[in-house]
Amino acid sequence: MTSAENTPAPDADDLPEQLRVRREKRERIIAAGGEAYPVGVPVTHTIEQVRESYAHLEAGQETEDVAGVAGRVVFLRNTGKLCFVTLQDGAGHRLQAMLSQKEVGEERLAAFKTDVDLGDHLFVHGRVGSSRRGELSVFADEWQIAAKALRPLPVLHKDLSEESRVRQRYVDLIARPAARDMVRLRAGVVRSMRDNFHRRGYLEVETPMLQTIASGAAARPFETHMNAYDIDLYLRIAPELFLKKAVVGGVERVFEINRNFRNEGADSTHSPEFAMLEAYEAYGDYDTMAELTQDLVQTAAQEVLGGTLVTLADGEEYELGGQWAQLTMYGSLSEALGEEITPETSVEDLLKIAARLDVDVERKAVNHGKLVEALWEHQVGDHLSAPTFVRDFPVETSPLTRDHRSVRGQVEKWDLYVRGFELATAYSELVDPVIQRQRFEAQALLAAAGDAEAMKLDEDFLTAMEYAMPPAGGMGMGVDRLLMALTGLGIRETILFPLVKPQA
RNA sequence: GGGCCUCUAGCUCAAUCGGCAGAGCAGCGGACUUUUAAUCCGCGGGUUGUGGGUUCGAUCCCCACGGGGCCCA
Repeated sequence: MTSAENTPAPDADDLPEQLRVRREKRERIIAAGGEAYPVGVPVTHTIEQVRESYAHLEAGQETEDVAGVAGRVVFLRNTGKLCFVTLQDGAGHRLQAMLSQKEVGEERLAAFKTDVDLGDHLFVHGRVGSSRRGELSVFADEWQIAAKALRPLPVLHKDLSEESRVRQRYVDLIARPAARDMVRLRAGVVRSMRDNFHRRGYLEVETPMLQTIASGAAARPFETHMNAYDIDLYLRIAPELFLKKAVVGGVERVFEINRNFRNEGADSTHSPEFAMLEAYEAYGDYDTMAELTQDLVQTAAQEVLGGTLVTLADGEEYELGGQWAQLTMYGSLSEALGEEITPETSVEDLLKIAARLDVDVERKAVNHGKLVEALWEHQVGDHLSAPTFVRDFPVETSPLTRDHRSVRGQVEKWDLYVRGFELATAYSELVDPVIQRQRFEAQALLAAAGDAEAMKLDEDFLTAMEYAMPPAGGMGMGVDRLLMALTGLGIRETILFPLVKPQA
C-alpha cells in the first residue's frame, strides 16, 4: 500500500500549480513519517464550547486551562516566530490559534509553515486565552493536520458564482454563511412541523416512491423499469392515493414528508424533485386543514426564526402572523372582472373574456375549469402578496375533491398563496367511490383529447374507496416552497444538492 | 418553446476600434513574536467553454454546439 499511496496521479504534471503543490505536500508529510489523514485527533472541546466558556476573557488575559480543538483552516498568517491560524467548524464558528516558536519549537513551527494550508482540517492543543488584541485563542503547544486539503479554498470574502454554488455545494457551505444557515433552517422547519403533527396525534408513514401508476396529481412522471418483474414503473408524482388508502385502513391522522418527482421544466420555483408534505385527517375538512396549515407555518416561523415577521433575502419584511385572508375563486374573479362568473358561465363567454384581456389559453383541452383558473391567476392570483386562502375551485380541475356542500359546480378546495406563489393546497376529500370513478373517467376523456397531465385512473385506489373512507380533510405543502416563503430565496438555494445539468 | 445576457489564472473579476491577456485574493521564495482580506521585497501561474469560419493576425467579429443566468410563453 505504501508505494501506491506515494505514487502521484499519472497526470500530476498537468495539474494546476496549486493542486500540484498540495499533492506534493501530502507526499512530503507521509514520506517524513507523518500522517496527512490520521484516523483521529484528540479533540477535547468543540470550537463552540471554547467560545462559550471563555467569552468573558479580556484582552491579554490568559488561563491555565488546556484544550484540544479541530477545525478547518480559514485564515492563516505565518510571521517569523509567531503564526496565527483561524479554525472554523461546520456551523461557521471560528477560533484562533497562535503558534509561537517558544512553545512549539523551531522545528514544528517551520513544519507548520510549510505543511499547513488554507482549507486543511487542523488540530491544535494548548492553553486558552485572549490575545493582546482581544482575540480568543488557543496558545498551541502542539499541532497536527487532521485532514489535508488538496484543493485551495475559494476566496472567502466574495460569494461563489451561482453556478459553482450549486455544482459544488460542499465548497459553498464552507465559504458562504447563508448556505450553512439554510441547511440548519430547513432542518429546523421540518423538525418543527413533525413535532407539531406528533402533538396533534398524527402518524408519519412512508408510502411508495416507485408506483405502477403515477396518479394523485396532474403532472408527467419519470419512467423507469423493474428488471425482476419486467414491468415499467413510475416515480411518484404525489403520495395522495396511498395516504388515502392508509386512512381507509384506519390510520386516521397521517402525514408524510418525502420527495415527489415531476418530469417537467426547472426554474426558480420548480425542481424536478421536490419535498412534499401531505397530511390527512379523518373527520376533518378543508377548514380543518386551513387551521392546521396556518399553525404549521406560523409555529415553524416562531420556533426557527423567532417570529412571524420574517426578513427576506432582499431585506423586505413579510408578515406571516395573524389570521390569514380568505377569498373565493369565483367571487374574487367576478369582482376583478366587474361581471359575475359562475360555474354556469359558458366556455364561449370565458374565451371571449380571455381574448379581451389577452390571457394566453392553452389550445388543447380547454374547459370551463381551466379557463376560470387561468383568468383568476391573471386577474387576481398574480397580484396576491399577503398569505391568502383561495377557496372553492371549479370541479373539472379537482378530480379528488368533493363537491361543495352548498354551491353547485364547485369543490371544497383551497390554494394557499404566499408572496404570489402557491404554497399549499387542501381539500375536503372526495370519498364517494362512484363519483370518484366518474371523475377519473372525465380525466381519461381529457387525456384522450391530448391533455398529457390528466390524472390517471387507479383501480386499486377505487377498490380501497369502496371499503369506505371516512370523511376527511387533506393537505399538501411544498417544503422547498415553504423555505422560499420564509427566506425569499429561489428553490435551488433551499435544496442542498439541486439537480444540475452535467457539464459536457 | 422564444428572446436577451454570460463563460478569461485555483476563486472573484478586469481588458483589447482586431495587434505581447491584467488585478485582488490564493500559490512559490525571502523578512517579520500580536496578525484580523497584515505589511514589505522577489517570482511563477492562461489552449480566454468546445468546434468551425473570416483575417497577415481572433480572447474580441461571424456560425454551430455545450454550460450558467434573466425575461417572456
